[in-house]
Amino acid sequence: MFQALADPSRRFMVERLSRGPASVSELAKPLTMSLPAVVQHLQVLENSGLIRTEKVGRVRTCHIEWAAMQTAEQWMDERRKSWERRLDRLGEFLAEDGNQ
Amino acid sequence: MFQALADPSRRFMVERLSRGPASVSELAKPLTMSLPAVVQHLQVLENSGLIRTEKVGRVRTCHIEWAAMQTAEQWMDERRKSWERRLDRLGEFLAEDGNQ
DNA sequence: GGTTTACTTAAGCATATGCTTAACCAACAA
DNA sequence: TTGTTGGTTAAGCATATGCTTAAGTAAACC
Repeated sequence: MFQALADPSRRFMVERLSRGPASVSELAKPLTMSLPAVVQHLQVLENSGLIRTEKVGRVRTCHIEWAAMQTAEQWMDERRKSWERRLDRLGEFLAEDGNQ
Repeated sequence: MFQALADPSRRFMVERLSRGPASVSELAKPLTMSLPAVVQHLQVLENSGLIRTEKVGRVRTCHIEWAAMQTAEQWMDERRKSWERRLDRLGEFLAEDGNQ
């Protein structure tokens, strides 16, 4: 998941998709790479669970899967919480008599 | 930055560091890899801005740099916001007369 | 039926990544 | 001063990643 977001082109696609669904070629248009390259990126994003795609006729439409995005946010949130707990304990310690 | 968080060992180190500072060998202990490998991971984390390290005597102490962590959180937050704006517009559209 | 359009599959390739081992150095400790 | 500890540097290597081109397939269009 972080792996999937590690690539700039893939983040660019996610940015585009966060403004609404898009087809493969729509996603490819602003990029300078070949279409197969775009599809490979989309596969990485799909395997990571960050997007979902659906083929109707001959066009494949992609949308963001927010559940996965939240997982990443959650991970960082937990790091922050455990950091804050630490600061709290430190504060309590410093507030105790004789620890100044 | 996402790149730096993409590796499980590096996330493990960040998890450890979110509970407080640690030396290189303290970080290495729970891992199965060699010490140079650990140092290489730390360099990636430091270059990404996610951690800061400081050498005193012969021990290097590492701590998390929260500003960088927030940058990643912010990015995801903005994606979510632009998604919510979209849903709002969609809601408004559906609420208009004749769009049902 | 023939052609364009929208992908898909497969193969190959250059560079990046995540390790390893083998030396090395510098701060303590005995 | 000799060893030990904590880390560093360098080189090499296997696999992963991010592309490419070339050749499909299959739905729409004329």
